[in-house]
Amino acid sequence: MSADVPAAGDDIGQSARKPRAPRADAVRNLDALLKAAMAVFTCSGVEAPVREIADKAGVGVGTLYRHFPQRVDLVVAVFRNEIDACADAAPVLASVHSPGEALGLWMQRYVDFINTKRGLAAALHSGNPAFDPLPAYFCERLRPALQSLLDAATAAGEIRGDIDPDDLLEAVGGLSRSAPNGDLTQARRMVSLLVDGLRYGAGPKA
Amino acid sequence: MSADVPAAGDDIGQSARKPRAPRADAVRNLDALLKAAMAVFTCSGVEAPVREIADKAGVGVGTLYRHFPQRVDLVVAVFRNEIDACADAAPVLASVHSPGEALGLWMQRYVDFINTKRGLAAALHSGNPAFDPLPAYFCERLRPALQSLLDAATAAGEIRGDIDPDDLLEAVGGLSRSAPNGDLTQARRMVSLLVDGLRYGAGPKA
DNA sequence: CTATATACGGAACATTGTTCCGTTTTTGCA
DNA sequence: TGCAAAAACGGAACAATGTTCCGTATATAG
Repeated sequence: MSADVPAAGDDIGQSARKPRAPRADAVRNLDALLKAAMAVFTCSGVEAPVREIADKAGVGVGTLYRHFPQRVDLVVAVFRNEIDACADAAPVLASVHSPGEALGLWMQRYVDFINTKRGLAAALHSGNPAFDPLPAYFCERLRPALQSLLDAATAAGEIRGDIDPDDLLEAVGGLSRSAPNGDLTQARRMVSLLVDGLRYGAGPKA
Repeated sequence: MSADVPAAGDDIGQSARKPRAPRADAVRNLDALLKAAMAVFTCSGVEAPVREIADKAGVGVGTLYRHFPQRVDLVVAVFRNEIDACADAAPVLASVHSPGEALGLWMQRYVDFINTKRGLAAALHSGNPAFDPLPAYFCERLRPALQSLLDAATAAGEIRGDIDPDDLLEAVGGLSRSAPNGDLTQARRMVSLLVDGLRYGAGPKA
């Protein structure tokens, strides 16, 4: 309790109470693990053995467990990562497309996301409390992303303004899950239809 | 291919090509295993180790695997067993209660069933194809059971006649799942309400 | 009562998740 | 640059499972 930090006020700069910066190899390996896990989960499902992931990342299992004390931690990290990627796609699309196009494109991106996560969704309902915060994070990130696209499209008069982002996310989720096998094309068509529907009755500031 | 059965036409009686009746101890153990598995699954969840079940049944794991070549086979067997029990309750209730009462009582019985199977339902969506036939069996057994109760109540003029049994099963499932923890009382009240709703507009042969 | 098919039991094996610790690498400092 | 300490690494070893195997025990037919 007394020999916590050598002296007061000798921060590295980023944040308080950090005696040292993270090591370079640790950062490298963490990244490799996340990439490998993403690939393996996509290919072999979330039930894939940890050793397979460690091998693919080129590290030992000890290293994997140093970064992710439990197997589920890795699953959660990957899922958060992909939620982030999907959410971050929104501003990028908005910057290079018209508001209406950006909305449509992002919705298709979201279809991909949902479809890839078929297996993960099952894991979520496995009763493991480690997964509990994920749905909240899902909403927290994706809702604002979609909201901003909706706002922009509404402001541009391209869609109606009474759309609830949660409704849309839910609806697309339902549509994508309906596609029985990996046949995304149907889901894509339905979502296209849905987006077209948003344009019905469009006008400046309903 | 040629030395399949000693002679032709020497059936035991039950079915063809059965050179012998099942042994008594095998029947006993099968029963004990099902009972033990039901208890253990209810108490410790469907993830419970097979050894625990074998111990509780008083048999070795070898015996367990003789009757259920895979772990999932045991889970499926237990589930089918409980579906049967729930379906079979319908005619029993119908024989000792008025049609309307029997319907209400059976619905409550169904709430119990759904609630007990909370963990099993999660297992169903685990992607294991061994579970695939279960939902079909679920409908195949429960729909006619409920249909017969509905028919009787309709014929007696106690409820309206335009009720789809699948809708009801689905609705009760949803209501029961809504109950967050093991608090059945809320689900029970909602289902009671639902059954009362069936009585609205009741009359002889809508 | 005996022979035989059948079933039993549990040790042994395979596949995981997880821990442990000796070794290696990076980093801060002189 | 060279060095010592801290941090991270690797993978063998452990634990908890599902599954297989086979010698032994038992029920049944005749």
